Amino acid sequence: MRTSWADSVANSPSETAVSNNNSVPRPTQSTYVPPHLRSNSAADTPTPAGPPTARPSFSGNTGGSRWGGGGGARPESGRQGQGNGYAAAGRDGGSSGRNNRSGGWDRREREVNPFVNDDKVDEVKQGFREHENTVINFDAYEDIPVEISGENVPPPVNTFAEIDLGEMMNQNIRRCKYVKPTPVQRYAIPIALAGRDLMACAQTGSGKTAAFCFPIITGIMRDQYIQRSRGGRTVYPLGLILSPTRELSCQIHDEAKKFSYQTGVKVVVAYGGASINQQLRELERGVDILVATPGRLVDLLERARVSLQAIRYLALDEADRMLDMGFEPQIRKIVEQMDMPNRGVRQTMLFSATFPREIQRLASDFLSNYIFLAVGRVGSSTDLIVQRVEFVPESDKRSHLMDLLHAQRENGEHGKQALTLVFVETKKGADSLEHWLCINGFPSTTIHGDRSQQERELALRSFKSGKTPILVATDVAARGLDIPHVAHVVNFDLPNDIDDYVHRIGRTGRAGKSGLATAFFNDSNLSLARPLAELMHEANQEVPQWLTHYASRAPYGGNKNRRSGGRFGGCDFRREESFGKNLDYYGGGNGGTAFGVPADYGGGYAPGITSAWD
DNA sequence: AAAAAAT
Repeated sequence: MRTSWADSVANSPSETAVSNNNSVPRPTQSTYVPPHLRSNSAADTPTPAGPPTARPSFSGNTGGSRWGGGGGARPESGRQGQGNGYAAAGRDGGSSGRNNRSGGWDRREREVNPFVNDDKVDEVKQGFREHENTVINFDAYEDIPVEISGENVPPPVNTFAEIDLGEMMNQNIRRCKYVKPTPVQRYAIPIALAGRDLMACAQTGSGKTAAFCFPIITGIMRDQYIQRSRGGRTVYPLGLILSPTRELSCQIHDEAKKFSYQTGVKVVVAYGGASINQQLRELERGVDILVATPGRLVDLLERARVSLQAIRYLALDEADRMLDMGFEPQIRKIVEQMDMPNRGVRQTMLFSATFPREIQRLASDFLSNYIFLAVGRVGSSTDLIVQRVEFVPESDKRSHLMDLLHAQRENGEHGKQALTLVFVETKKGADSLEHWLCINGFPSTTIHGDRSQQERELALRSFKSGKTPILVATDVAARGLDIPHVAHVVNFDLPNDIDDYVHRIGRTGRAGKSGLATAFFNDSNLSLARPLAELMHEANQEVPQWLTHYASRAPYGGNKNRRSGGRFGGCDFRREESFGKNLDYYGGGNGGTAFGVPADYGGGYAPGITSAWD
């Protein structure tokens, strides 16, 4: 094995030594000011509200307003329409409109420094032995395979400096301690900044959130200011980010707050299970980017408290989940049947680690002349996660888990065990396993959809902090959640779909650390035998002989379509279809697609510096 | 069949 930045990161004692000079709270302006006017002293003199250069159609059903040129290319002329009275647009009736940074501080609007808690996080980190689950991971990015298809693909960048994200964004990138863009960021950010639609497959934990947030925030800052409607209490966000779970929406919101700190771009989150009134109040204070789960958003749309007329940027995280059977109708309603601008008018970006072909076909309804990007990551389902499969009959699962946990506890220092995430199939199963673990001396908690949102968030905090180092979860926790220090993922019950397995094990092995994934396999998982054996084989994992045996006898199954699990989360179905039927799910043949373009990633992280993982 | 997502 070679060595890489991941080692220097994990082994560095200086991680907390990075200076954090943003502890001074800075007040922000009292009334809502369009982003491009903020941090711009020239905006001091409000000019009378001029006619907006473009307006949404208030008939509400054309949905095709062309904002500032439309098509896809975003206008660069960001300074027009300065001070045209946005602040008077209906909110904060009490305070007079002050469209600039120098006037009108108001405590209520003070922007909380989103970085202050990072110090605490670092303290927690010290509690975990950083090196414990780190194995050598050499030059992890030297040979990242990349597939790109589409017309006129913008070239990738090697540094954040090459892309002009603006000084405020650059500061935030430094505050996040990112030095270099991750592979998916290197490719996706230029594509997004060029205004192109994008379907991006990138491994779990590869920095997808920043990949779509940076261009949206930058775009909103530089876009021509367009006056939004004053229709009652309705708000008109410019960017919309949808995700399949409440916790993931929260996480994206937290990240986006950091990226947008002091840029003037306001990010608000809305999701179910929490007070809608509080969310409404947040929205009324102004929103540029709305992060939401589908159910709550539909509610807000039906109450006419949110309108999508002004949306220019739409991002779907975990896009394949968002378009599967459970979610598709809601997503279609939001994207196609409300007042969102049409594809081609807005810019649409879909991100996921997995992209089944069927879902790609559905997704193409939402996209216009899009670029398909698949960036493999050394890690996740490949090198960084050690995958084990054990044959465990249903009745032995609990005692088998207990054996694993005891062994793990003995290996730990000071009785402190690394975090273990246990996936089960059902909500009831989660509760009962958690209870059983607790009474057997393993402090555990559980997260699933039958728990209140308060309980869910408490469980997550308690797990992250190490207070209950075991979390029993349903698939609600399978996707996207970034929980540092998860050393072990146990598939107590295996999922029926190999893509779900990929997402679940992706909860470990994050940010360059290694991880262990153990699966309990038995006769009820036969349909998964074949895709699982193949996935493990492709990831250079040891495949037990009995599994190979099952795989050779089992029919195809465990996946909505056989190629989705492919090497790097999938190929562009547009290319695949041009090859005709291509059924070599196995054998790593790649169906003749253009994998293997070296990403030419320089590595070279300084000790104590992390990259822009998501 | 289950999970998630609005009240």
